[in-house]
Amino acid sequence: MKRTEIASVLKSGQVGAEITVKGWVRTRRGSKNVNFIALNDGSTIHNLQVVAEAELFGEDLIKNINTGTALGVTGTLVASAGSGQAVELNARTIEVIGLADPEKYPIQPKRHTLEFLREMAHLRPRTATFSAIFRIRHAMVYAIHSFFHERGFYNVHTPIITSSDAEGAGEMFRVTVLPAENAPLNEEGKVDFSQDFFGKPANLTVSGQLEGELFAMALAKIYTFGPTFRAENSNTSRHLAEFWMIEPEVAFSDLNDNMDLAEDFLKYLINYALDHCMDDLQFLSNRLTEEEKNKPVEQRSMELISKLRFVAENDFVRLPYSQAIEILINSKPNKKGKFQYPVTGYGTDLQSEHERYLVEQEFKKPVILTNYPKEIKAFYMRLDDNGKTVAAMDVLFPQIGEIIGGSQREERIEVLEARMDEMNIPKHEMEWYLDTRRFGGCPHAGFGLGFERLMLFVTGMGNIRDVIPFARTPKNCEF
RNA sequence: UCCUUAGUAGCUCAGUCGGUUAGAGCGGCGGACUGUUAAUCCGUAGGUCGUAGGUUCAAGUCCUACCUGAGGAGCCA
Repeated sequence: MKRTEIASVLKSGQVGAEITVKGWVRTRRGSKNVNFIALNDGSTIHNLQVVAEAELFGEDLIKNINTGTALGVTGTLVASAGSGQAVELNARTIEVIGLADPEKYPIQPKRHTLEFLREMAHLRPRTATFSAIFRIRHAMVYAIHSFFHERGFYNVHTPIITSSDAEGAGEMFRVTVLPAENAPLNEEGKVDFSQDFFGKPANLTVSGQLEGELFAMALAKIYTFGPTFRAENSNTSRHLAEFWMIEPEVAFSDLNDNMDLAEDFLKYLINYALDHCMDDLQFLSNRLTEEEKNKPVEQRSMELISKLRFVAENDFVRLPYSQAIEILINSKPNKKGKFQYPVTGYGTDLQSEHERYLVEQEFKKPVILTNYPKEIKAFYMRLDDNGKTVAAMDVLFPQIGEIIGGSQREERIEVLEARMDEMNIPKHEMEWYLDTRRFGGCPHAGFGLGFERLMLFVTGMGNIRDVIPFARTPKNCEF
């Protein structure tokens, strides 16, 4: 008989129907006469309770049904005789499809720490928490493409291997076929990359933005969504060496349009999760509440679903850097010397503690900081008329910090070249980029959204390593 | 990379001031139980105390280095 997914059994299963389900055992309990098996097939967070009367099944079969076992069950769907579930499956035949030795299978029907499960990244999707996270992850991927498609954007696959080392977005991973030992040397005694695969040094991309801009100058509205690699030695709960980034780029668009797009985008994604992932969100919310039960009330975070609704329903604060500095200078923690890095005046680079103060204390909602001093931002950001600031924007979220970084781009070639000279960006390697300004250049803007940071926010998880299937971080490249 | 902190049974942890044979709960295994919800009850096995040195009559406990995890910082998405 064809397998019915548990999600559809629980949603629209007819009592009295004969069905077959296949899935993995979460727990089994029982007495001499009857066994109860919680079966999950990944289609939903919820399990289907299978009832196995002892007289129908031999002890040898029952003994093989342990946590983790893959099982096929055929039987009759009935109204549950116990409380806790509306329906259950009265088993007529049970097929053990794959054994899971209970002495060796590491996932137990009890709470495990996230750190332990992280070491078991190959098995952790079988837990309720991680299956919920990865169902939501899928929904978010789908929603991202929907959002842009509905608005007439085109998806562009920008290259993963690049030879451009001028992007300045971080340390890069070198891509080479040269031997690690005794690599060929040139006359200067340095590695001779002319003998390498591409005839010059190549790296994994740290951003698709520059290539994205090229396509925005033709298709007008584009977005990239691809893997991104940074070889920074970052050991934090919000950094990965390999992560996924969404980078829209829009022609004939300025900083305000860019902020509107970013805000609409984030709210669309959050609403999509609320509309399509409620069961999983509810589970994660309960889990979080349970986990924070022992914390003092004032340290607990806002309930997950309320938090998502709150962000989706309220306007983000838009604040120029100069005004942020004013607020911070006059803030209580600054006056009382509570900041580790006191805010003294214009030009100070904002530290995490300052961003968190603005988002979590002052405004208590997402904040878009704009118009930073040019000294602390990238060369391609458009210089404001004051000559001091650039048309940059950072979207800051509670707990996560920077979730989006973007800007209106410098379209005036003289200004752009002057900025590149100031910042020692080698122009001769960037002629293709400068061509966009030479031929039919126009005002344009875009941003980068860290996909896993979005996932942190939507799922309420605290560590970015738990919202990507297999995390790559310094000293960790398992699986 | 820096600061803080942790590493004891499969998992989560306790282990006092350095002192005899290393402790619990959960999980596993054996048994009991007329429908359970992380079932319950009885019994039982399970340990290179992160690694390497050092101090000491004696080290899970003190010291040093290293490894790994976590929290924070920097870098950023």
